[in-house]
Amino acid sequence: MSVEFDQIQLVPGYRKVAAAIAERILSRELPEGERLPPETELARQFGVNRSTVREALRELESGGLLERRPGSKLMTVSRPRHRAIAKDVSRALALHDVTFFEVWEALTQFEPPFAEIAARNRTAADLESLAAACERFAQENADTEKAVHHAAEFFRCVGRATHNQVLALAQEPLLDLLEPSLRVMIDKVPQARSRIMAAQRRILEAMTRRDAEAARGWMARHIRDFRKGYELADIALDCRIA
Amino acid sequence: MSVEFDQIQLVPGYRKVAAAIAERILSRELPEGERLPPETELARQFGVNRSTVREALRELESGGLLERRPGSKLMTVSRPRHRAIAKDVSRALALHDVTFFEVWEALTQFEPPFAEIAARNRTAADLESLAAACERFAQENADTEKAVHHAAEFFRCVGRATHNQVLALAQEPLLDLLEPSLRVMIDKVPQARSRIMAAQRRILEAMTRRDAEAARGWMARHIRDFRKGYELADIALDCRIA
DNA sequence: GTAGCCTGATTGTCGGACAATCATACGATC
DNA sequence: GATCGTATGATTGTCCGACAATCAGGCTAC
Repeated sequence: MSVEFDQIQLVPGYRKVAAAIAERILSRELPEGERLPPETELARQFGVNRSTVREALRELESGGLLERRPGSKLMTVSRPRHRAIAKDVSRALALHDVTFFEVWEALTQFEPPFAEIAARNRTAADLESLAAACERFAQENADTEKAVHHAAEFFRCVGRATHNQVLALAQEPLLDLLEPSLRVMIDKVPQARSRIMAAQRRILEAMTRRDAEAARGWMARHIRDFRKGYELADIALDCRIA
Repeated sequence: MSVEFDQIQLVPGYRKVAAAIAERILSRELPEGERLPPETELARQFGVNRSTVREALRELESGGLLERRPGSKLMTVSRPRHRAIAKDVSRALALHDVTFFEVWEALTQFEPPFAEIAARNRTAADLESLAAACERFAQENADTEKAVHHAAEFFRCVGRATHNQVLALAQEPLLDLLEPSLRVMIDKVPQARSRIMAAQRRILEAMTRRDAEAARGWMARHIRDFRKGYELADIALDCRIA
């Protein structure tokens, strides 16, 4: 018979401190906006050195649970910003050698339903920001950098218009990856800009009429266009992004 | 005329050091598995104190870019693990007061297409792990905790079977939120367990036959069942999860 | 070949230190 | 009265030096 022991794991102090503070935040004992005590005070309470507290704070800070309000010294509890979280996700995907195809396939699956839901749930304000994004792409698309950014921004507006945080957040990393994907393609396909513009207008129009079916359909074509773009630009879909 | 100045921002040293190391990793100059120099050496190279380096390392560590191989002191470059990233995302969503409805709606949009793609791309190995997950749920569903975990695990297998990292990673945070959602419902609905079991079997069977259409359809019913569960358990869909 | 021991390297933690910045209150000036 | 300048204390960012615990590798004895 074999005697087995569980692996004993020594958790360093800075991690325990971070976990203790994180738990208080997650349980909402420390509400958003609450100011954290100064480092010396935290060190006293936890019975550790200030250096240890500081290492813990860096961990929480990079996780978005703490932030420093501009022009303030004390840390305040914060809800992780969607953009910051999305950056981590897209960074992780990039390091995992995600391919053009994977991103395109995900867009194919996500965006048409998003457009459908957005068409149903959009408010007047959403419509305005969509129209504004559409307009910006039409105006400033000469510069490659601005063009890809505005193209992604249009999707972001659609995501917000779904009024579903889960959907909006799930979309963000995709858009982070869409930008570099589009960057290498858009200038090689002369008609790309006008196709994007046309698609945005159609989608916007469908949203205005709250025509969910049409919004979905035009979005599906919009995404299919991207794939055609890669083929025209002669970019292999199975090579990794950036 | 108004003279305007750009906001001048003082970036603390630990953040600069973290950014410098992160850039090297992102550019793949430091490949995965590469061992980072010891802290004293890094301090010497950057011309800062070891404490400053340590704060930077904590930041990178919590972002998943660095990790310590078990039983080793030196940090090694690592690709952020999907699970770790997903934890951050679901934590963020929880803090943003995400509701049952939002999670359910996202599942409704994501899972049926995932099942369809998985049915097409699944390998024999995927099929095995799906069958195993199915079996585990059937065997160990008396304990609430195990039941919800195994239910989520089945979805995870479907996600992996798509062979698309973007889809698999996008699904993870959803499953983190599915668990607490299911936890409060499953014991209030007597038929929940048998319904889940039946759905899993149908989906598994469709995958075995590579019948994408059927896989999608059964998955759609599976998700619809969840909603019915909430209604039967008398849980308001617009209240936030845990 | 394995177990034990030694040595150097490295991390985790500590204590103390100081300049720069922020918050606040108090006067001085217009 | 409003604005400015200054003084004061609190807080962070950074540094230095220190030490125990742990890890890696080599050496020895059996």
